[in-house]
Amino acid sequence: MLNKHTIERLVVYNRVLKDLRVRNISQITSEQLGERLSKTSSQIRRDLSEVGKKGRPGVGYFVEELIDSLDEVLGLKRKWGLALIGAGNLGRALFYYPGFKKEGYEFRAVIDADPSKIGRNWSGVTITSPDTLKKLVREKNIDMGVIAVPSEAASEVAGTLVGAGVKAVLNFAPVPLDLPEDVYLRHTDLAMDMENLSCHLCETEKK
Amino acid sequence: MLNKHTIERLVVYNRVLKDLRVRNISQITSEQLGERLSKTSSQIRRDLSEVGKKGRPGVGYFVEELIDSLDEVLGLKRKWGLALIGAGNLGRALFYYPGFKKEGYEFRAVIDADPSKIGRNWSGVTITSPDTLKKLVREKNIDMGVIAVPSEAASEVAGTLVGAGVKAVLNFAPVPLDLPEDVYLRHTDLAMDMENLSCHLCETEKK
DNA sequence: AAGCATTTGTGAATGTTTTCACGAACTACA
DNA sequence: TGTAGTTCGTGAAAACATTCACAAATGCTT
Ligand SMILES: NC(=O)c1ccc[n+]([C@@H]2O[C@H](COP(=O)([O-])OP(=O)(O)OC[C@H]3O[C@@H](n4cnc5c(N)ncnc54)[C@H](O)[C@@H]3O)[C@@H](O)[C@H]2O)c1
Ligand SMILES: NC(=O)c1ccc[n+]([C@@H]2O[C@H](COP(=O)([O-])OP(=O)(O)OC[C@H]3O[C@@H](n4cnc5c(N)ncnc54)[C@H](O)[C@@H]3O)[C@@H](O)[C@H]2O)c1
Repeated sequence: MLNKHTIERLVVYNRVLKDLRVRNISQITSEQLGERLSKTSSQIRRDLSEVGKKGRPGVGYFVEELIDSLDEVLGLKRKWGLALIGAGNLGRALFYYPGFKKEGYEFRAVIDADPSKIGRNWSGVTITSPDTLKKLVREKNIDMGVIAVPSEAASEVAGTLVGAGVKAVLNFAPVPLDLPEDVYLRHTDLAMDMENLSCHLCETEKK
Repeated sequence: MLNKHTIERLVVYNRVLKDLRVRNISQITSEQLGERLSKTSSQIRRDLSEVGKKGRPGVGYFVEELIDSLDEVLGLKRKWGLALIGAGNLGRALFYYPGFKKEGYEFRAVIDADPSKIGRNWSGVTITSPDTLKKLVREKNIDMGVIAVPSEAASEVAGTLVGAGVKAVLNFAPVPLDLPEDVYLRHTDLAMDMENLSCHLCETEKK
């Protein structure tokens, strides 16, 4: 069972490997990969030992094989249906980001409470009201919910998603959500990243 | 010296405390705070013991005092100058997000390479070309750089920021950056969050 | 003022993640 | 085939993070 930190590193390894593939490099050692990512080679070997594919002693890992295993483990071999809740600035950026579609993530529903937004069309997807969510989750095979509404609305929206049977939620609202434990929740808090930076700047200034 | 995990939790405690303040609740125990955030009370006590302010045995912590210490530690007592590099979809969402300004983060420069964007005005800030960055960093007192350009351009842009003397960088491009170690770098990778979700869904499906 | 009920702050214990270090597996070449 | 040179996979050690558990501090009641 992969833990959060391992998964995060695997995602990065996968990106680097895909870059190597484009450049026609077909093998790489843990040492070289570590060099490129400022990580120890043993960290990389241990992480990779958790995904199926094995490296070859004396040679390293085969780029193509490893990408294949990583795509499998990370769930990039199939398509996922996403519902976006909140068609605001952030929601629009997420929706129109081509990288998601490329990796198999499809926004199949866009929900907003603002009557002036309902009915608009975003590249073929019509924005609908929150009370259509439950039906859409069933009809459009929604696997994940992406919450991009203001904090005040986040809990309610999360509840609706869970009620509709969604088992994975990505939350951008800066408020902690309390969901049943069989729902996998990620919280991406952009303001937290800012505060992390300013906290460090403060600390280094003091010295 | 605060570590990354502690800082992330402090940010969340601070949010909850600010919510309590609005609701006129003036004290809270570690137990109650833990309850609300699904954390152990000892975790909270240990985290808070690292910021100056002390709690009072038998009573708990005073909301106002604690917010004050946390704002201090997290760098929310002063203003920070930000440069946004990349005025695309994500850049616009970040720029217009009122939460940042409220916490003291001011976008004072917006840079884009696209000639059709240069010269446009975003609430008083004129979008300028990359070669103005160095000058702007000096003139506008830029403390942090926010990278929201495509992956291909990210390394170069990061180099320019560092060259201009910026000591903190928030990177949204899905590519690892290799910066000098006195520059504090955070990498926010939205696709990584997606992959984390799909990875978990895959795993639970298998069982 | 004494006793009881809370709750903190923190050493010590426990749990988790990363790094070390080395035997085994593989390649290359004579 | 044998020997030298890589690099992997993984137990064991070290580093790091969380939780436990309890003495000490404080408030409240009588
Ligand atoms: N934009 C950023 O850079 C940024 C940064 C940090 C955090 N966030 C967080 O992300 C979330 C979205 O940010 P944004 O900038 O897109 O905000 P926004 O105001 O541009 O968009 C929010 C959208 O949600 C809709 N909405 C409100 N209540 C709703 C409900 N109950 N159901 C469905 N839709 C509803 C609104 O009509 C609006 O379209 C917020 O919680 C914000 O705090 C955003
Ligand atoms: N939008 C999302 O939801 C999302 C999700 C995950 C990752 N990202 C990443 O965030 C970054 C920005 O995404 P976006 O959706 O805003 O892309 P975008 O294409 O909308 O915007 C990118 C902007 O950067 C500008 N640019 C290009 N090269 C530049 C340079 N050298 N200097 C200055 N500006 C330059 C472009 O002109 C454009 O305006 C990308 O790296 C993307 O991979 C975005």
